Formats: sequence, structure tokens, C-alpha cells
Amino acid sequence: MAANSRVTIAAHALAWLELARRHGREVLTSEEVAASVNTNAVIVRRSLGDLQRAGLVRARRGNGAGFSLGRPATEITLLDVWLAVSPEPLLALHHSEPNLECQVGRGIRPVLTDLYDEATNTFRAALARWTVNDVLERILA
Amino acid sequence: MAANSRVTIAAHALAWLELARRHGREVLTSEEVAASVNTNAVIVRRSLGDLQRAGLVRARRGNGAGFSLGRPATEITLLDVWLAVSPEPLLALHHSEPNLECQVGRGIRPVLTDLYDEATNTFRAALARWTVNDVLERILA
DNA sequence: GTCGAACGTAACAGAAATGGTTGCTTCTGC
DNA sequence: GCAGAAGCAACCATTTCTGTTACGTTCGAC
Repeated sequence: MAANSRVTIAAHALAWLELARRHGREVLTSEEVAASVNTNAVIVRRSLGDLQRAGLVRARRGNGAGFSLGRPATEITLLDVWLAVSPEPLLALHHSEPNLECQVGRGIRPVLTDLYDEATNTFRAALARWTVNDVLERILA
Repeated sequence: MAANSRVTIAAHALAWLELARRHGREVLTSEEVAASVNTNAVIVRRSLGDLQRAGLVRARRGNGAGFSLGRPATEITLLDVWLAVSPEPLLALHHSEPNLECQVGRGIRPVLTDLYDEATNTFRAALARWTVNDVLERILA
């Protein structure tokens, strides 16, 4: 299966929000974000809705509404973003229960779960080393 | 999309091949492997076909045919397995090119590619720390 | 050389996920 | 009240994955 692009869209939106903020625009509409990401405004609202539930952005409704960062860009890591939009595991176990009459089938699931968790944790730790601010700085460099 | 289970199926098959080998059975048919994994024999042949192309197993055809390990279980890591069956990236970039008239849209792709690669490499390194033999030992423990 | 067991592979179906699109509802500042 | 924008539900097209059937191919046993 191909990986999804939600982390990319969310990171793009956050970097764009931070850049706009530095230019004095605290709030951007989903249309404005969608224009930069080059997708549909509903897609942006869906992604930013996930981020809002995680506290990474604020959404204001009504006239003059839009999205703004929920906390400083230096305090939003890519791990925060990943957790907000991609709760799925990186590797899946068997679809259907393996044969429990086989010694391997009986014991393999907790072992693989353990190893997959370990690998996923190193992946998360790597994402946690980068903030939205870092991403924007590297874009502007 | 949800992650696929090909690494799991492949690791299961390899552990089962190694256990059978220890019991004096060097060769197993796809039907026998499928019975332990609890899936269809074609699925097993597809997965083991990937492993064969990577040299991790050998497939014999003709009468009395089947699959056997291509090299010692102590020399097959989960990274080898992952590379053989899951070449897709863990995180995807934008589906359609971002707006190049926006500073963020222009610069974000190489930055994210870099960060994603870094995180993926730590994930790979974690998988490389475990061999099929380790997996089987933990199952039998 | 024939036979048959098992791999190799193509074709297809059902399910799920993803991105995209439209349309309607809800909220809220003016 | 009005208008602008988020929220949300309902689709659609595409892709991917697993599973299944079917058939061709290989090769050892006899």
C-alpha cells in the first residue's frame, strides 16, 4: 500500500502558517492554505481538523475566520504532526489469526508486535527531533 | 492506507522454514507454509517469490519441490525481509506538485524528503538488529 | 518419455483507504 | 440579518491489498 501524504500536507500547512505569521498574518483560510499545497480546501480542513483536535492549530469560525498556530512553531515537532494525523502502525500483523496448532503460529504475534514497536519508536524519535520551525528555516535557507 | 502484512507473512514463513529445518525438513511447500500462516498458498508463493529474488530463500520446482532457506537464519535480518517485500516509503510527499509561486511550496519537498529519509533510516537500522533466528528463538522461549 | 506434484503467474473480485468534489449546515463578526 | 468560512456528510474514481481460481511450466521419479 502506498503511504498517505497527510503528514506532508499538515507539515506544509503549518510551515505556511508560521511564514504568514512572521509577515503579520496570524490567520489563513483553508482556501489560502489549499492554494499553496495545491489541493482542495476540504482536504486542508480535514487535515487541519486533525491538528486542531491535537491542539496544534486553532480554528476560528464566522466572518473573518481561518486557522492559526495553536502554539509556537518551535514547540511543534513532526512527531506531534504524525501522531495527530497518522495513527496507523507502520507494519501490520496477519490479517487472519495464524494457525495456533503450529508452534510458530502460536508464538509469533507478540514477538513481532514487540519488534515492530521497537522499530516504530526509533522512527518516532527521529521525527521528534524536528520542529515546524526547523522545517521552515531549512526551506528559507 | 493501512500498512500491509507482507513483512509479517515473510517473517513467519522464514521462521517456520528454519524450525522445520532443525527438525530435518529442509524443504516446505507453499501449501505447508500457508497452513501455518493461515492464508492462501498463492499469497505465500508471491511473498516467497520476493524473498527468492532477494536470495533469502531458494525455490525448487518439479516433483518434490518447495522452498528452503537461501542462507543461514542467523544471516537474514528483518531489514533484508523488509527490503525484499516492502520497497514503498513510509511517508509520501504531495500527490500533486505544490504551488511553486509560494516560498513554502517551492522549497518544502527536498526538505521533507531529507527528514523522511532520516527517519526511515533509523527505522531500517532497528529492523537490521534482528535476524530470523532471533525471532524464532524468542518464539520458542 | 510420461506422469504428476508443486512453483510461477495472470486474471479477477471484494474490501478498504485515499484524494478529490459537491453541497449543505453551522457558527460568528459585522 | 447577512456574509464568509469552517464543519461535515455523501459521493466518486483510483489504488492497493488479500484472496481465489485457473492454467502454464518445470523437473524429479518411475
